[in-house]
Amino acid sequence: MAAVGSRPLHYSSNYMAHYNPLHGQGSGSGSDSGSASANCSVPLGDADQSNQPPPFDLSEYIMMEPTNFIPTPLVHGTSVNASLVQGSMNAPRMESAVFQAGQSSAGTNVPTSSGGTSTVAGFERPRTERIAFRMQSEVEIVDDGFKWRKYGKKAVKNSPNPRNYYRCSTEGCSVKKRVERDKDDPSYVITTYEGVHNHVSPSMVYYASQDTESGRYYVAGVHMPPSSQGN
DNA sequence: CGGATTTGACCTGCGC
DNA sequence: GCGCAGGTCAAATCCG
Repeated sequence: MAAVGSRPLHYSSNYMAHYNPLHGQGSGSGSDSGSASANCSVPLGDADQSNQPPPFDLSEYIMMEPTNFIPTPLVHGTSVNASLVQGSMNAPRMESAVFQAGQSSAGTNVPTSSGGTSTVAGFERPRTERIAFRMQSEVEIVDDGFKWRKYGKKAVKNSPNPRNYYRCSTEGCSVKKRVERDKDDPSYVITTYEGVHNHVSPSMVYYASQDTESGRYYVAGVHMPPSSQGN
């Protein structure tokens, strides 16, 4: 498949990952998201890259601090898009890569709305921001604050583990994610997010701030709904 | 009963 | 041109 391929991947320039180190428990979607600590911002570029490269099949990747966060995939306007990992938030290790679909991912397959892929010569395909990260987790399904619907499962070549396909179940949101276990170390789960949520997480409210230099928005804070607070 | 999941079939692109 | 592989669809099934 294309997303986690062998060719060089394109990182979004000035990509700012601002994390909310929310912790969680359990694995079911829509479950309690736990407590929140706001204003935890960790630029990806500052992540420790001195660690040894993982068997993660991304030619480029970013080593992230072994704490409870995952990158904010992207933000459109004030609609902040942050993802939380739940169920494995105590993952001792997590790594990620940010790239954009249609830019030299292996296979160069850019999924279309009708299935399959499209390659249009002379036409710059719409860039779909993708974030792949790998984390150590016993469970494959982590609650990132969004609600996902599984729409496919596929055995992939060179891997004994099937790949699961999920789509954001929010109406009008076309974000997808793929989840598979690392073929080399099944204790790791590789998750690839593709696309941008056009809504905030249904489980919490984010506060957006804009980076003055890059112009990008990032998560400046998180407010948990009363029903989700206190844990 | 409604929504989510499962799973086989189908479609498309790529490499040989 | 053909086969392979990845990705998606959709009917069947499961579950709360």
